Amino acid sequence: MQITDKEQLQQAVYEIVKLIPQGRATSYGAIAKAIGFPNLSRMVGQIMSQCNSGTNHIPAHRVVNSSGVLSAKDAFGVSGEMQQLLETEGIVVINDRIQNWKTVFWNPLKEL
DNA sequence: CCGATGACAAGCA
DNA sequence: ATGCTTGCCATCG
Repeated sequence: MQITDKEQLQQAVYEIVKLIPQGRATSYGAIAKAIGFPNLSRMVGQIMSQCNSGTNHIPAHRVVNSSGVLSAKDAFGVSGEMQQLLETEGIVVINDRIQNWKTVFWNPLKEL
């Protein structure tokens, strides 16, 4: 299926994010690449921000930038909720940075 | 309409 | 390794 409308893109992103297994995390670029638009990594972030404010069950805390940094913690609540969620799932987070990122990283292309 | 900004990423110095 | 520049697209002033 080809994605031409932003709603389709949003849907595709949700699909991928919802498929992220617990205890793992992925990057915006990986998701964008998985849906066929590696250059839309930025849009993924935009979509995620909307997802937080709306009605959804998207584990956005499992989505970080390519460096494994919790650049989105700001959108979750000012109490480091995102980090807590990740640590609860077994992901080690120190100073807003995922440890063993290479190991924790979940590649949708490889898994799918 | 134009310019600046933003949950990003890759390339280069 | 750190920091700047470019690409990409949507939203805001």
